[in-house]
Amino acid sequence: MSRSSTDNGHHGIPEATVNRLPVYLRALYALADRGIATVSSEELATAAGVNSAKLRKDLSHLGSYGTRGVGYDVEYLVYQVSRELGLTQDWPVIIVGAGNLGHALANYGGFASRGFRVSAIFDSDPLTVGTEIATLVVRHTDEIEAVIARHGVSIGVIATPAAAAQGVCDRLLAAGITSILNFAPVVLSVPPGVDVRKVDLSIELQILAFHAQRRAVVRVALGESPANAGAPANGQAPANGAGPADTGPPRRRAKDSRVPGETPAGVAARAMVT
Amino acid sequence: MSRSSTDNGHHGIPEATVNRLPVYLRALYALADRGIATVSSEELATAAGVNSAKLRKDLSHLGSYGTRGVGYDVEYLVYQVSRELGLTQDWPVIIVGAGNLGHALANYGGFASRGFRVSAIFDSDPLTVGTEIATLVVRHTDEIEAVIARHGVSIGVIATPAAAAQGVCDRLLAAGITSILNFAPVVLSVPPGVDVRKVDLSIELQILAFHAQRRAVVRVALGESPANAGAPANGQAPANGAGPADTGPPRRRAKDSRVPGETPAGVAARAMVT
DNA sequence: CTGACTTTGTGCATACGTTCACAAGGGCGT
DNA sequence: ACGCCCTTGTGAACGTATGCACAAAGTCAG
Repeated sequence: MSRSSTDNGHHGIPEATVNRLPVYLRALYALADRGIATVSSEELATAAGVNSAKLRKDLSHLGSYGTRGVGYDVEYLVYQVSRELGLTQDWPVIIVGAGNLGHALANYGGFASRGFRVSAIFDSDPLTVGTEIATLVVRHTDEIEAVIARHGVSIGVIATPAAAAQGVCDRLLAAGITSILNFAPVVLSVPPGVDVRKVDLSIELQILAFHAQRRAVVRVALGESPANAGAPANGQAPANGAGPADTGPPRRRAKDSRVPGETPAGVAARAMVT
Repeated sequence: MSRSSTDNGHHGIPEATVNRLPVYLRALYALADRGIATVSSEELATAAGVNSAKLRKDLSHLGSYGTRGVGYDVEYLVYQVSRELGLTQDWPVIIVGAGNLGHALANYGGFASRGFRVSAIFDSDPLTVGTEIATLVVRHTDEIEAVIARHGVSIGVIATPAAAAQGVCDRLLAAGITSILNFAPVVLSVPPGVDVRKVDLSIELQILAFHAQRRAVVRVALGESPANAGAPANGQAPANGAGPADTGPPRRRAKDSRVPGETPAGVAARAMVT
């Protein structure tokens, strides 16, 4: 989702696999905590919420760990996955923005654990600077460069308002950071070779809304009761009747072209396709 | 990433496209705010951080909006994308867990805007229940079912500790919720037809760490100075010399099989492939 | 009205990801 | 030592996503 150039596509280990390794790792830790020493691909896959063939193929990219007829040694696999992810070393991280979100992030436990440590948290508001969050004193953003240099930080977390994000990003880059986790609702523009991942609440909600709406339309098309569970409902009933099937665009400039699935019938028909 | 069965793959509009629509929508709002009435696929693509061909193909799935030789009418496209995403209706949302994260979420502005409204926030801690967060009074989790039924909520946000998440999830499902946004670091198990999306800070960091490590290895392999920018650094220098290249697994059960890329030379070689 | 110019919408080729299904390989009982 | 049974690791088939490159379709000047 956030591949940025320079890092050409084939690292030897596919991007989709990398995205799942942390999930496997977490599942493995959970197994280890329960004292389980060996696990089959089937069990681990279930714990991680994926298909077992996929899990095996993913793990096969790391090497041939695992014993046929038996499964994988949990502890050994934890080590191998950790190593592949680069978690056998410490990654100092800084958080920029000490608002509600920055606060939550700094306090987040699973954060500090396994491999990551918050070196510092910054804010530009003089009233916030100096306050304490989870054993850390909030510093002024002017100190960002110094802290990055001193601690050798290479991962920065942006938890500022949208308007400040790009500016902060530029400063982080100038200070040598090449990995950014962005919580601000903006598309950061960065040079090639910089890795940006974004976490965006409202985008996730919108995607959920799309699927929820889709389900609702399907249900209506099938003639089920639109009453309770999962219906668009916003208090009582869908506002102006047909909900998402209404046409009325605010206005249109050009000679209006073909508009597929615009009528109620069209929507129902599309929905029927399943 | 979080496709759950029931919803077969082909909704008519590809999943990858759906995941990008919210980004386009945000870019469109930004353009509209700047008073721009018309935009070309090239400009919009740049603003959204994607390739223009991809953008055009994505939009073509919604219909033939856009005028050849001119571009897209911003306001009209906002409407169409919003409608497709189901944002022309209101989506009441509940947040479970009023800790640091729940707090941050409830206060998040971009949340309440465009289409979503936080109906209620819950917590199980008697000390937290009754406190006020952004005009909302924190309710006890016992009231979850009643609130869902009364407000017709179909989207739930889980911001509890990991241990509580599955339990909360089950209650939400029982109360009729079919869309869940999960911030807890666990894989929720849900029946088919339920849509779960997860937001996981530590997973994102681990993915960043992987790429950062990869870049570092490449740099070392190319004989560049491992000094400053982006190096694994954790204070001074990589701990035990070669950093990620060290072999030493804690132990191994079976007769150890082929272990590719395990030696420093192996790592360098793999890195050289680029 | 015509013709030059711009930008959309899409067919096609390619790359990537997923899933099936099975041979290869190892443990374990006898 | 042998053979059965279990689970891994992977070849091959399929499906999805991406990006190029261009024809179709519109605008606008003259």
